Amino acid sequence: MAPTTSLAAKDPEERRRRILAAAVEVLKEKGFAGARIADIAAMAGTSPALVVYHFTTLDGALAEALGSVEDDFYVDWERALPPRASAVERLRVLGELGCDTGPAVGNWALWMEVWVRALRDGQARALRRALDARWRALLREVVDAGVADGTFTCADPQATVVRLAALMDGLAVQVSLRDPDVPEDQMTRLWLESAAVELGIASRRLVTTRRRTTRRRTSAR
Amino acid sequence: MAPTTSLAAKDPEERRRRILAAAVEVLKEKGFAGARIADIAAMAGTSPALVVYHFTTLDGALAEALGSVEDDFYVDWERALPPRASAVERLRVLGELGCDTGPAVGNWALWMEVWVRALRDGQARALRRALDARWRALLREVVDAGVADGTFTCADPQATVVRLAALMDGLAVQVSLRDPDVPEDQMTRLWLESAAVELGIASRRLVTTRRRTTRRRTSAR
DNA sequence: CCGTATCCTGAATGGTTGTTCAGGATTACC
DNA sequence: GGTAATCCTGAACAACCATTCAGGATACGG
Repeated sequence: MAPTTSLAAKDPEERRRRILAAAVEVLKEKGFAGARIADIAAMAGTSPALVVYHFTTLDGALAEALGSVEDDFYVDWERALPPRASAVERLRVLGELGCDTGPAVGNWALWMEVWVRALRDGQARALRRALDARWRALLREVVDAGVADGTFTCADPQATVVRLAALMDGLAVQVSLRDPDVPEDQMTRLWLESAAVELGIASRRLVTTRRRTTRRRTSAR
Repeated sequence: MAPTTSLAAKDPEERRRRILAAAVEVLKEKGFAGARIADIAAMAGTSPALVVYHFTTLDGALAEALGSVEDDFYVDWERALPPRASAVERLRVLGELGCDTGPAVGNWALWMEVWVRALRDGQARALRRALDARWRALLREVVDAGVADGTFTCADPQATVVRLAALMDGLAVQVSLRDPDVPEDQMTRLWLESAAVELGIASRRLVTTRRRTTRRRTSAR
Protein backbone atom coordinates (compact mmCIF):
# COMPACT_ATOMS: atom_id res chain seq x y z
CA MET A 1 0.00 0.00 0.00
CA ALA A 2 2.88 2.37 -0.52
CA PRO A 3 2.14 5.65 -2.28
CA THR A 4 3.01 5.39 -5.95
CA THR A 5 5.39 8.30 -5.66
CA SER A 6 6.15 10.72 -2.92
CA LEU A 7 7.01 13.49 -5.33
CA ALA A 8 4.33 16.11 -5.26
CA ALA A 9 2.92 16.85 -8.66
CA LYS A 10 2.16 20.48 -9.06
CA ASP A 11 0.22 20.04 -12.26
CA PRO A 12 -3.46 19.48 -11.40
CA GLU A 13 -3.96 17.26 -14.43
CA GLU A 14 -1.11 15.04 -13.37
CA ARG A 15 -2.51 14.92 -9.88
CA ARG A 16 -5.86 13.82 -11.18
CA ARG A 17 -4.27 11.09 -13.24
CA ARG A 18 -2.42 9.86 -10.20
CA ILE A 19 -5.58 9.63 -8.20
CA LEU A 20 -7.13 7.67 -11.02
CA ALA A 21 -4.19 5.27 -11.08
CA ALA A 22 -4.44 4.98 -7.31
CA ALA A 23 -8.12 4.13 -7.65
CA VAL A 24 -7.28 1.30 -10.05
CA GLU A 25 -4.66 0.03 -7.66
CA VAL A 26 -7.01 0.10 -4.69
CA LEU A 27 -9.67 -1.63 -6.73
CA LYS A 28 -7.27 -4.46 -7.49
CA GLU A 29 -6.13 -4.74 -3.90
CA LYS A 30 -9.42 -4.45 -2.05
CA GLY A 31 -12.14 -4.85 -4.62
CA PHE A 32 -15.27 -2.79 -4.99
CA ALA A 33 -16.54 -3.71 -1.57
CA GLY A 34 -13.37 -2.73 0.23
CA ALA A 35 -12.33 0.36 -1.69
CA ARG A 36 -12.41 3.48 0.49
CA ILE A 37 -11.84 7.10 -0.40
CA ALA A 38 -9.18 7.23 2.26
CA ASP A 39 -7.33 4.32 0.62
CA ILE A 40 -7.27 6.03 -2.74
CA ALA A 41 -6.12 9.29 -1.20
CA ALA A 42 -3.37 7.56 0.75
CA MET A 43 -2.20 5.64 -2.30
CA ALA A 44 -2.12 8.84 -4.33
CA GLY A 45 -0.48 10.76 -1.52
CA THR A 46 -3.20 13.36 -1.10
CA SER A 47 -6.20 14.10 1.04
CA PRO A 48 -9.57 12.35 0.76
CA ALA A 49 -11.20 15.67 0.02
CA LEU A 50 -9.20 16.04 -3.17
CA VAL A 51 -10.49 12.76 -4.47
CA VAL A 52 -13.98 14.05 -4.04
CA TYR A 53 -13.01 17.41 -5.48
CA HIS A 54 -11.94 15.76 -8.72
CA PHE A 55 -14.51 12.98 -8.96
CA THR A 56 -17.37 14.29 -6.81
CA THR A 57 -18.11 10.83 -5.50
CA LEU A 58 -16.44 7.53 -4.68
CA ASP A 59 -18.52 5.64 -7.20
CA GLY A 60 -17.58 8.23 -9.76
CA ALA A 61 -13.90 7.71 -9.11
CA LEU A 62 -14.24 3.93 -9.31
CA ALA A 63 -16.27 4.17 -12.49
CA GLU A 64 -13.70 6.36 -14.17
CA ALA A 65 -10.97 4.06 -12.93
CA LEU A 66 -12.67 1.18 -14.70
CA GLY A 67 -12.90 3.23 -17.84
CA SER A 68 -9.18 3.82 -17.79
CA VAL A 69 -8.57 0.11 -17.35
CA GLU A 70 -10.72 -0.50 -20.40
CA ASP A 71 -8.57 1.84 -22.46
CA ASP A 72 -5.42 0.13 -21.24
CA PHE A 73 -6.73 -3.22 -22.36
CA TYR A 74 -7.39 -1.99 -25.87
CA VAL A 75 -3.97 -0.43 -26.12
CA ASP A 76 -2.41 -3.65 -24.92
CA TRP A 77 -4.20 -5.78 -27.46
CA GLU A 78 -3.32 -3.41 -30.23
CA ARG A 79 0.31 -3.48 -29.27
CA ALA A 80 0.58 -7.25 -28.86
CA LEU A 81 -1.19 -8.59 -31.92
CA PRO A 82 1.08 -8.79 -34.96
CA PRO A 83 -1.20 -7.81 -37.84
CA ARG A 84 0.51 -9.78 -40.59
CA ALA A 85 1.28 -13.03 -38.80
CA SER A 86 -0.28 -16.39 -39.63
CA ALA A 87 -3.56 -17.40 -38.04
CA VAL A 88 -1.80 -19.98 -35.90
CA GLU A 89 0.69 -17.46 -34.66
CA ARG A 90 -1.98 -14.86 -33.89
CA LEU A 91 -4.04 -17.47 -32.07
CA ARG A 92 -1.06 -18.30 -29.91
CA VAL A 93 -0.56 -14.64 -29.12
CA LEU A 94 -4.22 -14.29 -28.16
CA GLY A 95 -3.87 -17.24 -25.85
CA GLU A 96 -0.81 -15.87 -24.16
CA LEU A 97 -2.28 -12.40 -23.94
CA GLY A 98 -5.52 -13.53 -22.38
CA CYS A 99 -4.01 -16.13 -20.09
CA ASP A 100 -1.66 -13.70 -18.44
CA THR A 101 -2.96 -13.36 -14.93
CA GLY A 102 -0.75 -10.46 -14.02
CA PRO A 103 1.10 -9.77 -10.81
CA ALA A 104 -0.19 -10.58 -7.33
CA VAL A 105 -3.91 -9.93 -7.09
CA GLY A 106 -4.02 -9.25 -10.76
CA ASN A 107 -6.10 -8.03 -13.58
CA TRP A 108 -8.31 -11.06 -13.77
CA ALA A 109 -9.30 -10.50 -10.18
CA LEU A 110 -10.42 -7.03 -11.14
CA TRP A 111 -12.30 -8.56 -14.00
CA MET A 112 -14.12 -10.89 -11.64
CA GLU A 113 -15.06 -7.94 -9.49
CA VAL A 114 -16.61 -6.34 -12.52
CA TRP A 115 -18.65 -9.46 -13.21
CA VAL A 116 -20.13 -9.49 -9.77
CA ARG A 117 -20.81 -5.79 -9.85
CA ALA A 118 -22.42 -6.23 -13.27
CA LEU A 119 -25.01 -8.49 -11.67
CA ARG A 120 -26.63 -5.38 -10.21
CA ASP A 121 -25.03 -2.36 -11.83
CA GLY A 122 -25.84 -1.34 -15.37
CA GLN A 123 -22.64 0.54 -16.08
CA ALA A 124 -20.47 -2.37 -15.05
CA ARG A 125 -22.57 -4.61 -17.24
CA ALA A 126 -22.05 -2.30 -20.19
CA LEU A 127 -18.32 -2.19 -19.63
CA ARG A 128 -18.05 -5.94 -19.52
CA ARG A 129 -20.23 -6.26 -22.58
CA ALA A 130 -18.06 -3.87 -24.57
CA LEU A 131 -14.77 -5.45 -23.63
CA ASP A 132 -16.03 -8.97 -24.11
CA ALA A 133 -17.53 -8.16 -27.49
CA ARG A 134 -14.27 -6.71 -28.64
CA TRP A 135 -12.31 -9.67 -27.36
CA ARG A 136 -14.58 -12.11 -29.11
CA ALA A 137 -14.40 -10.08 -32.29
CA LEU A 138 -10.63 -10.38 -32.18
CA LEU A 139 -10.87 -14.11 -31.69
CA ARG A 140 -13.46 -14.40 -34.41
CA GLU A 141 -11.24 -12.54 -36.83
CA VAL A 142 -8.38 -14.95 -36.25
CA VAL A 143 -10.64 -17.99 -36.52
CA ASP A 144 -12.19 -16.75 -39.74
CA ALA A 145 -8.78 -15.98 -41.21
CA GLY A 146 -7.56 -19.47 -40.38
CA VAL A 147 -10.66 -21.07 -41.83
CA ALA A 148 -10.36 -18.94 -44.97
CA ASP A 149 -6.80 -19.99 -45.71
CA GLY A 150 -7.52 -23.60 -44.85
CA THR A 151 -5.39 -24.02 -41.72
CA PHE A 152 -8.42 -24.30 -39.42
CA THR A 153 -11.46 -26.51 -39.66
CA CYS A 154 -14.48 -25.25 -37.81
CA ALA A 155 -18.12 -26.16 -38.31
CA ASP A 156 -19.60 -23.44 -36.12
CA PRO A 157 -17.21 -20.49 -35.62
CA GLN A 158 -19.70 -18.55 -33.53
CA ALA A 159 -20.06 -21.39 -31.04
CA THR A 160 -16.33 -22.02 -31.04
CA VAL A 161 -15.52 -18.40 -30.26
CA VAL A 162 -18.06 -18.28 -27.46
CA ARG A 163 -16.69 -21.48 -25.98
CA LEU A 164 -13.07 -20.43 -26.18
CA ALA A 165 -13.82 -17.05 -24.63
CA ALA A 166 -15.85 -18.66 -21.85
CA LEU A 167 -13.15 -21.24 -21.24
CA MET A 168 -10.63 -18.48 -20.76
CA ASP A 169 -12.88 -16.80 -18.21
CA GLY A 170 -13.35 -20.06 -16.39
CA LEU A 171 -9.68 -20.92 -16.33
CA ALA A 172 -8.87 -17.44 -15.11
CA VAL A 173 -11.15 -17.99 -12.13
CA GLN A 174 -9.30 -21.14 -11.15
CA VAL A 175 -5.92 -19.49 -11.53
CA SER A 176 -6.93 -16.33 -9.67
CA LEU A 177 -8.15 -18.48 -6.80
CA ARG A 178 -4.89 -20.43 -6.79
CA ASP A 179 -6.57 -23.72 -7.59
CA PRO A 180 -3.95 -26.46 -7.23
CA ASP A 181 -5.42 -28.31 -10.22
CA VAL A 182 -4.83 -25.32 -12.47
CA PRO A 183 -1.39 -23.87 -11.83
CA GLU A 184 -0.85 -20.52 -13.46
CA ASP A 185 1.74 -21.78 -15.91
CA GLN A 186 -0.60 -24.47 -17.20
CA MET A 187 -3.46 -22.15 -18.10
CA THR A 188 -2.05 -21.17 -21.46
CA ARG A 189 -1.39 -24.78 -22.40
CA LEU A 190 -4.88 -25.88 -21.38
CA TRP A 191 -6.50 -23.12 -23.38
CA LEU A 192 -4.40 -23.59 -26.47
CA GLU A 193 -5.08 -27.31 -26.44
CA SER A 194 -8.77 -26.64 -26.43
CA ALA A 195 -8.33 -24.16 -29.23
CA ALA A 196 -6.40 -26.77 -31.22
CA VAL A 197 -9.18 -29.31 -30.79
CA GLU A 198 -11.88 -26.78 -31.66
CA LEU A 199 -10.07 -25.72 -34.80
CA GLY A 200 -8.93 -29.13 -35.92
CA ILE A 201 -5.18 -28.65 -35.80
CA ALA A 202 -2.46 -30.53 -34.00
CA SER A 203 -1.96 -28.99 -30.58
CA ARG A 204 1.78 -29.34 -31.13
CA ARG A 205 1.48 -26.48 -33.60
CA LEU A 206 0.11 -24.16 -30.93
CA VAL A 207 1.60 -25.22 -27.64
CA THR A 208 5.24 -24.39 -27.32
CA THR A 209 7.15 -26.25 -24.68
CA ARG A 210 9.86 -23.64 -24.44
CA ARG A 211 10.10 -22.16 -20.97
CA ARG A 212 8.81 -18.67 -20.89
CA THR A 213 11.19 -15.77 -20.64
CA THR A 214 8.59 -13.32 -21.83
CA ARG A 215 8.17 -10.11 -19.93
CA ARG A 216 5.02 -10.00 -17.91
CA ARG A 217 2.42 -7.80 -19.51
CA THR A 218 0.79 -4.95 -17.62
CA SER A 219 -2.74 -6.07 -18.29
CA ALA A 220 -4.48 -9.28 -19.17
CA ARG A 221 -7.57 -9.82 -21.23
CA MET B 1 -49.98 -34.56 23.85
CA ALA B 2 -48.61 -31.57 22.08
CA PRO B 3 -46.57 -32.57 19.02
CA THR B 4 -43.21 -30.92 18.87
CA THR B 5 -44.17 -29.31 15.57
CA SER B 6 -47.43 -27.76 16.71
CA LEU B 7 -45.87 -24.37 17.30
CA ALA B 8 -43.68 -24.49 14.22
CA ALA B 9 -43.06 -20.77 13.98
CA LYS B 10 -42.41 -20.56 17.70
CA ASP B 11 -39.96 -23.41 17.79
CA PRO B 12 -36.49 -21.84 18.18
CA GLU B 13 -34.86 -24.43 15.93
CA GLU B 14 -37.34 -23.73 13.19
CA ARG B 15 -36.85 -20.02 13.66
CA ARG B 16 -33.11 -20.40 13.32
CA ARG B 17 -33.51 -22.38 10.13
CA ARG B 18 -35.77 -19.68 8.74
CA ILE B 19 -33.20 -17.03 9.42
CA LEU B 20 -30.61 -19.16 7.69
CA ALA B 21 -32.84 -19.56 4.67
CA ALA B 22 -33.47 -15.82 4.71
CA ALA B 23 -29.72 -15.22 4.78
CA VAL B 24 -29.29 -17.37 1.69
CA GLU B 25 -32.07 -15.48 -0.03
CA VAL B 26 -30.60 -12.10 0.83
CA LEU B 27 -27.20 -13.26 -0.33
CA LYS B 28 -28.64 -14.17 -3.70
CA GLU B 29 -30.54 -10.93 -4.02
CA LYS B 30 -27.98 -8.43 -2.80
CA GLY B 31 -24.69 -10.24 -2.70
CA PHE B 32 -22.11 -10.16 0.05
CA ALA B 33 -21.56 -6.44 -0.28
CA GLY B 34 -25.23 -5.55 -0.01
CA ALA B 35 -26.41 -8.03 2.60
CA ARG B 36 -27.55 -6.31 5.80
CA ILE B 37 -28.65 -7.76 9.08
CA ALA B 38 -31.85 -5.79 8.75
CA ASP B 39 -32.55 -7.42 5.37
CA ILE B 40 -32.15 -10.90 6.77
CA ALA B 41 -34.33 -10.09 9.76
CA ALA B 42 -37.02 -8.59 7.54
CA MET B 43 -36.93 -11.55 5.16
CA ALA B 44 -37.24 -13.94 8.09
CA GLY B 45 -39.90 -11.84 9.77
CA THR B 46 -38.00 -11.18 12.97
CA SER B 47 -35.88 -8.53 14.59
CA PRO B 48 -32.24 -7.82 13.71
CA ALA B 49 -31.25 -8.60 17.24
CA LEU B 50 -32.44 -12.18 16.89
CA VAL B 51 -30.18 -12.72 13.93
CA VAL B 52 -27.27 -11.69 16.07
CA TYR B 53 -28.57 -13.75 18.97
CA HIS B 54 -28.42 -16.90 16.88
CA PHE B 55 -25.32 -16.19 14.81
CA THR B 56 -23.46 -13.65 16.94
CA THR B 57 -22.31 -11.76 13.88
CA LEU B 58 -23.35 -10.91 10.34
CA ASP B 59 -20.37 -12.66 8.86
CA GLY B 60 -21.18 -15.69 10.94
CA ALA B 61 -24.69 -15.79 9.56
CA LEU B 62 -23.48 -15.43 5.99
CA ALA B 63 -20.83 -18.08 6.50
CA GLU B 64 -23.32 -20.56 7.88
CA ALA B 65 -25.68 -19.67 5.05
CA LEU B 66 -22.99 -20.64 2.58
CA GLY B 67 -22.48 -23.89 4.42
CA SER B 68 -26.12 -24.75 4.07
CA VAL B 69 -25.96 -24.00 0.37
CA GLU B 70 -23.04 -26.39 0.10
CA ASP B 71 -25.06 -29.14 1.70
CA ASP B 72 -27.95 -28.49 -0.66
CA PHE B 73 -25.66 -28.85 -3.64
CA TYR B 74 -24.44 -32.24 -2.52
CA VAL B 75 -27.96 -33.46 -1.87
CA ASP B 76 -28.99 -32.26 -5.30
CA TRP B 77 -26.18 -34.05 -7.08
CA GLU B 78 -26.85 -37.22 -5.18
CA ARG B 79 -30.49 -37.11 -6.12
CA ALA B 80 -29.98 -36.32 -9.80
CA LEU B 81 -27.22 -38.70 -10.85
CA PRO B 82 -28.52 -42.14 -11.81
CA PRO B 83 -25.85 -44.51 -10.49
CA ARG B 84 -26.29 -47.30 -13.00
CA ALA B 85 -26.77 -45.34 -16.21
CA SER B 86 -24.34 -45.35 -19.13
CA ALA B 87 -21.43 -42.93 -19.16
CA VAL B 88 -23.04 -40.94 -21.96
CA GLU B 89 -26.27 -40.64 -20.07
CA ARG B 90 -24.56 -39.63 -16.86
CA LEU B 91 -22.49 -37.06 -18.71
CA ARG B 92 -25.64 -35.55 -20.10
CA VAL B 93 -27.15 -35.36 -16.66
CA LEU B 94 -24.03 -33.64 -15.33
CA GLY B 95 -24.28 -31.10 -18.13
CA GLU B 96 -27.91 -30.35 -17.45
CA LEU B 97 -27.36 -30.24 -13.72
CA GLY B 98 -24.46 -27.84 -13.89
CA CYS B 99 -25.88 -25.65 -16.60
CA ASP B 100 -29.05 -24.91 -14.72
CA THR B 101 -28.80 -21.25 -13.87
CA GLY B 102 -31.78 -21.25 -11.56
CA PRO B 103 -34.46 -18.62 -11.16
CA ALA B 104 -33.94 -14.87 -11.40
CA VAL B 105 -30.63 -13.86 -9.88
CA GLY B 106 -29.79 -17.47 -9.41
CA ASN B 107 -27.41 -19.89 -7.88
CA TRP B 108 -24.59 -19.19 -10.26
CA ALA B 109 -24.67 -15.56 -9.22
CA LEU B 110 -24.17 -16.66 -5.66
CA TRP B 111 -21.32 -18.81 -6.85
CA MET B 112 -19.69 -15.82 -8.49
CA GLU B 113 -20.00 -13.90 -5.26
CA VAL B 114 -18.15 -16.68 -3.53
CA TRP B 115 -15.35 -16.48 -6.09
CA VAL B 116 -14.81 -12.81 -5.48
CA ARG B 117 -14.98 -13.21 -1.75
CA ALA B 118 -12.53 -16.09 -2.01
CA LEU B 119 -9.98 -13.67 -3.44
CA ARG B 120 -9.53 -12.29 0.07
CA ASP B 121 -11.32 -14.61 2.48
CA GLY B 122 -9.90 -17.97 3.42
CA GLN B 123 -13.15 -19.61 4.39
CA ALA B 124 -14.79 -18.75 1.10
CA ARG B 125 -11.75 -20.11 -0.69
CA ALA B 126 -12.01 -23.37 1.23
CA LEU B 127 -15.69 -23.68 0.44
CA ARG B 128 -15.12 -23.19 -3.25
CA ARG B 129 -12.24 -25.60 -3.21
CA ALA B 130 -14.31 -28.31 -1.58
CA LEU B 131 -17.28 -27.95 -3.86
CA ASP B 132 -15.17 -27.70 -6.97
CA ALA B 133 -13.09 -30.71 -6.04
CA ARG B 134 -16.19 -32.76 -5.54
CA TRP B 135 -17.67 -31.58 -8.81
CA ARG B 136 -14.55 -32.45 -10.71
CA ALA B 137 -14.37 -35.82 -9.00
CA LEU B 138 -17.87 -36.53 -10.23
CA LEU B 139 -16.91 -35.53 -13.73
CA ARG B 140 -13.72 -37.53 -13.56
CA GLU B 141 -15.61 -40.61 -12.47
CA VAL B 142 -17.90 -40.41 -15.48
CA VAL B 143 -15.03 -39.76 -17.86
CA ASP B 144 -13.03 -42.68 -16.50
CA ALA B 145 -16.04 -44.98 -16.71
CA GLY B 146 -16.60 -44.00 -20.32
CA VAL B 147 -12.95 -44.50 -21.18
CA ALA B 148 -12.92 -47.88 -19.42
CA ASP B 149 -15.85 -49.26 -21.38
CA GLY B 150 -14.57 -47.81 -24.62
CA THR B 151 -17.26 -45.23 -25.35
CA PHE B 152 -14.95 -42.27 -24.71
CA THR B 153 -11.53 -41.51 -26.10
CA CYS B 154 -9.43 -39.20 -24.00
CA ALA B 155 -5.69 -38.74 -24.00
CA ASP B 156 -5.48 -36.63 -20.84
CA PRO B 157 -8.50 -37.08 -18.58
CA GLN B 158 -7.13 -34.73 -15.94
CA ALA B 159 -6.80 -31.88 -18.42
CA THR B 160 -10.16 -32.66 -19.95
CA VAL B 161 -11.93 -32.54 -16.62
CA VAL B 162 -10.28 -29.28 -15.68
CA ARG B 163 -11.22 -27.74 -19.00
CA LEU B 164 -14.81 -28.92 -18.92
CA ALA B 165 -15.27 -27.68 -15.37
CA ALA B 166 -13.71 -24.33 -16.21
CA LEU B 167 -15.81 -24.03 -19.34
CA MET B 168 -18.92 -24.48 -17.29
CA ASP B 169 -17.84 -21.72 -14.92
CA GLY B 170 -17.12 -19.43 -17.83
CA LEU B 171 -20.39 -20.12 -19.60
CA ALA B 172 -22.24 -19.56 -16.36
CA VAL B 173 -20.73 -16.10 -16.11
CA GLN B 174 -21.99 -15.17 -19.54
CA VAL B 175 -25.46 -16.52 -18.83
CA SER B 176 -25.70 -14.89 -15.42
CA LEU B 177 -24.80 -11.58 -16.98
CA ARG B 178 -27.40 -12.06 -19.68
CA ASP B 179 -24.88 -12.03 -22.48
CA PRO B 180 -26.81 -11.92 -25.76
CA ASP B 181 -24.24 -14.25 -27.37
CA VAL B 182 -24.92 -16.95 -24.79
CA PRO B 183 -28.63 -17.29 -24.21
CA GLU B 184 -29.50 -19.41 -21.23
CA ASP B 185 -31.03 -22.21 -23.25
CA GLN B 186 -27.88 -22.60 -25.33
CA MET B 187 -25.50 -23.08 -22.44
CA THR B 188 -26.20 -26.78 -22.07
CA ARG B 189 -25.76 -27.38 -25.78
CA LEU B 190 -22.48 -25.47 -25.90
CA TRP B 191 -21.08 -27.37 -22.97
CA LEU B 192 -22.18 -30.79 -24.16
CA GLU B 193 -20.71 -30.12 -27.58
CA SER B 194 -17.38 -29.36 -26.00
CA ALA B 195 -17.65 -32.48 -23.90
CA ALA B 196 -18.37 -34.50 -27.03
CA VAL B 197 -15.28 -33.13 -28.78
CA GLU B 198 -13.10 -33.67 -25.70
CA LEU B 199 -14.25 -37.26 -25.35
CA GLY B 200 -14.26 -38.17 -29.01
CA ILE B 201 -17.91 -38.99 -29.48
CA ALA B 202 -20.52 -37.61 -31.86
CA SER B 203 -22.19 -34.63 -30.26
CA ARG B 204 -25.49 -35.99 -31.56
CA ARG B 205 -25.22 -38.67 -28.89
CA LEU B 206 -25.14 -36.05 -26.14
CA VAL B 207 -27.14 -33.09 -27.29
CA THR B 208 -30.83 -33.76 -27.35
CA THR B 209 -32.91 -31.42 -29.44
CA ARG B 210 -36.09 -32.17 -27.56
CA ARG B 211 -37.47 -29.11 -25.82
CA ARG B 212 -37.17 -29.50 -22.13
CA THR B 213 -40.24 -29.38 -19.94
CA THR B 214 -38.36 -30.51 -16.89
CA ARG B 215 -39.04 -28.76 -13.65
CA ARG B 216 -36.39 -26.26 -12.67
CA ARG B 217 -34.00 -27.57 -10.08
CA THR B 218 -33.51 -25.77 -6.81
CA SER B 219 -29.78 -25.50 -7.08
CA ALA B 220 -27.17 -25.56 -9.78
CA ARG B 221 -23.61 -26.74 -9.46
C1' DC C 1 1.64 43.67 -8.42
C1' DC C 2 -3.42 42.82 -7.64
C1' DG C 3 -7.61 40.25 -7.96
C1' DT C 4 -9.87 36.31 -9.23
C1' DA C 5 -10.44 31.57 -10.43
C1' DT C 6 -8.71 27.28 -9.57
C1' DC C 7 -6.77 23.96 -6.56
C1' DC C 8 -6.36 21.94 -2.16
C1' DT C 9 -6.99 20.83 2.88
C1' DG C 10 -8.42 19.79 7.93
C1' DA C 11 -12.10 19.72 10.43
C1' DA C 12 -16.98 19.06 10.91
C1' DT C 13 -21.42 16.69 9.70
C1' DG C 14 -24.66 13.23 9.08
C1' DG C 15 -26.25 8.88 7.72
C1' DT C 16 -25.88 4.04 7.83
C1' DT C 17 -25.32 -0.13 10.27
C1' DG C 18 -23.21 -3.83 13.26
C1' DT C 19 -23.42 -4.87 17.92
C1' DT C 20 -24.66 -4.41 22.93
C1' DC C 21 -27.82 -4.28 26.65
C1' DA C 22 -31.45 -4.46 29.99
C1' DG C 23 -35.24 -6.52 30.55
C1' DG C 24 -39.85 -8.85 28.95
C1' DA C 25 -41.90 -13.17 27.26
C1' DT C 26 -41.87 -18.05 26.81
C1' DT C 27 -40.59 -22.66 27.77
C1' DA C 28 -38.70 -26.58 30.36
C1' DC C 29 -38.38 -28.87 34.35
C1' DC C 30 -39.20 -30.12 38.82
C1' DG D 1 -47.21 -23.54 40.20
C1' DG D 2 -42.79 -21.77 40.62
C1' DT D 3 -38.20 -21.04 39.16
C1' DA D 4 -34.37 -21.02 36.08
C1' DA D 5 -32.87 -21.25 31.47
C1' DT D 6 -33.73 -20.01 27.05
C1' DC D 7 -35.59 -17.09 23.62
C1' DC D 8 -36.68 -12.65 21.92
C1' DT D 9 -37.09 -7.49 21.46
C1' DG D 10 -36.73 -2.22 21.16
C1' DA D 11 -33.83 1.05 22.23
C1' DA D 12 -29.37 2.77 22.75
C1' DC D 13 -24.47 2.86 21.45
C1' DA D 14 -20.42 3.36 18.79
C1' DA D 15 -17.69 2.84 14.71
C1' DC D 16 -17.05 3.88 10.22
C1' DC D 17 -17.09 6.73 6.14
C1' DA D 18 -18.78 9.49 2.32
C1' DT D 19 -19.56 14.05 1.72
C1' DT D 20 -19.76 19.12 2.92
C1' DC D 21 -17.76 23.38 4.17
C1' DA D 22 -15.11 27.38 5.18
C1' DG D 23 -11.27 29.06 4.17
C1' DG D 24 -5.92 28.81 2.98
C1' DA D 25 -2.61 28.33 -0.82
C1' DT D 26 -1.41 28.77 -5.56
C1' DA D 27 -1.54 30.03 -10.39
C1' DC D 28 -2.72 33.39 -13.75
C1' DG D 29 -4.52 37.15 -16.53
C1' DG D 30 -4.25 42.03 -16.78
